[in-house]
Amino acid sequence: MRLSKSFVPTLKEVPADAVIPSHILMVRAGLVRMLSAGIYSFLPVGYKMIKKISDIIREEMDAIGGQEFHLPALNPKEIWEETGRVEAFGDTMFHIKNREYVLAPTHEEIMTFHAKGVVKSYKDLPQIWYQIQTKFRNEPRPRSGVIRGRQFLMKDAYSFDVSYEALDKSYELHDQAYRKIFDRCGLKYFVVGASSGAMGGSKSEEFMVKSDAGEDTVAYCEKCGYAANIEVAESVIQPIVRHSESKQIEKISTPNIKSIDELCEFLKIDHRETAKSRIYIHDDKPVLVLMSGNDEVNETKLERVLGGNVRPGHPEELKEITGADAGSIGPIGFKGRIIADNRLKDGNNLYSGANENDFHIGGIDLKRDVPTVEYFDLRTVESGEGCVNCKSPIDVFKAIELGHIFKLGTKYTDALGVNYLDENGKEHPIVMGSYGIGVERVLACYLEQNHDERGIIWNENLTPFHIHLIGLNMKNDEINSASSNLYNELTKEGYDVLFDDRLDASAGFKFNDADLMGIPIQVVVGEKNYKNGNVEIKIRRTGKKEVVALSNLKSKLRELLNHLTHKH
RNA sequence: CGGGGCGUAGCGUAGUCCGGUUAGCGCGCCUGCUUUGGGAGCAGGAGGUCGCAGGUUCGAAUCCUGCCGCCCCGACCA
Repeated sequence: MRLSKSFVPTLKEVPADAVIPSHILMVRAGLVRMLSAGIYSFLPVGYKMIKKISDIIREEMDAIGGQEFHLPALNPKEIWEETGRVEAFGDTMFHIKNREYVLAPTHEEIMTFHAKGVVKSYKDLPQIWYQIQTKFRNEPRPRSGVIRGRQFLMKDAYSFDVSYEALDKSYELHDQAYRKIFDRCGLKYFVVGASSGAMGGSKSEEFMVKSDAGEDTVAYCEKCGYAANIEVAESVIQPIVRHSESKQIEKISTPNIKSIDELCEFLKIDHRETAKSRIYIHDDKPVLVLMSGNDEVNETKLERVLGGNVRPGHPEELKEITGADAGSIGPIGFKGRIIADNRLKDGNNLYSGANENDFHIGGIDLKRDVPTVEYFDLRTVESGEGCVNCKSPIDVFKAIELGHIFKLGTKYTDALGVNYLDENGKEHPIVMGSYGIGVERVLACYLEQNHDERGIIWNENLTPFHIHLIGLNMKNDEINSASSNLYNELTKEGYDVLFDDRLDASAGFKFNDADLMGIPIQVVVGEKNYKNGNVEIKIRRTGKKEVVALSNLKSKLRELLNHLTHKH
């Protein structure tokens, strides 16, 4: 491709709207342009990337027996009403104004619809159906470039099986296929076991990439691979010690002391000697939650423990409930249910609020003074704590969800009445699995992991071109014809070459654009080297430059690009 | 939806607090000449409903009101 005739609008400066590296690079390297919040146009080079990633996904899906569909984005609302998902999606689903259609946010219903009455016999099963298409979701807040958009490309696959045992096999196939896909894309990822929530499935796994731009927080153990969403993650921590002798309760004046840190500073005590109180409202009744020091309440765990509706108490209602404002609340004298984190179990000589502003109470013995207290795992794990599997320090960080596989069961086949007949002529609902990959997220995650201060660094599998050929001074006839000839020859060899043949662009301009675009190998034809029969090769990832005789160029390129031109 | 920030030429921005020439600068773009190994130089030029709509004022990019758009944090995210 000749750059002089191509639409690759690179930018020297960082666009004002972009914040995270992948977003900045996509815009700067001319891959995408925003049309509206969460809605992006892919420009020719960017679209080429999408096709590369899609092809990798396609190959691995086909390898496990997947069959590709092309499905409508415009769906009759009726079919979504049958599964109750118009209501479930709520405002997240786009509705068409002048006809009873919706824009598909995913495709379980449509795939299931097509299975109905056609896949009728156990002999027809299993099936794996997939598609790589645009989905629409009315996200309240699109963000981070293409990572959360209102319109996005998703590969979604659905498996149809005779039983849960058979589903296990389809699930396993996808698990393996996903690992191959992400490996081939060169991503550093990890797998988190997750609950599949309202999808009604049993087992599910998320494929995640560590990133500050992520929307999930996970705990991960580098050593043994333990990974869990922060909402459910557990860790090994030191419980507080129970002293052999319990002190007496004493009320202490603590003017203007609100936080645990201030309290520790004021009384010259350790965090672990304090019990922090949080008030939650559970089904209209206040519950006091005690945590050790600055440990954070994990509200997901709390909800699981309590059941029903749980919300934090509003600051205004605290005084009425406890007699004090936040910062001075404690278990002594609290009328209502008191629960505490396991870490505090049977603690004594503890300091907590006095339920009177500007006072705390010391010498609290939970066994003696708070006999009704119940203990649960209520805390949010933190970096550095012990892995529950191997005791190594775990890491807590944000991550982007790239893909999700889960065992769906019969939710949709039940709702839509999609059954098959077994060997005995008996009817059963087909058992489904559902498997998604965010295609743009693969691209974004790759960029998050593979860039430097100069720009993108493509790997061999994803790069939009094999070689970036740069003719330095195209107004020099000799360079012009030499680089043009080289372009034709390399193209004939089967290489996909991006040829910077721009007449006016200066050398530095071309070098910087090349580094920004990140094609793995740059071949530079300039006067200095060419008059000695040489060109220069630069490896983008390492920055290493080498002068090569023109006569050796092809063999050198073969050597460098051997593994990526296996198709030729 | 709550909180914060921003909106001035294709891109990045100054000016806004404290109203007052023809709205400035850098990059990019067009023409010509020179230049070509790390975002060239000189000369000339084009390009603006200052997000939109009202209002205050002799006068509004600037002050007031409403709306729209974009970004960030939070809520939400089968």
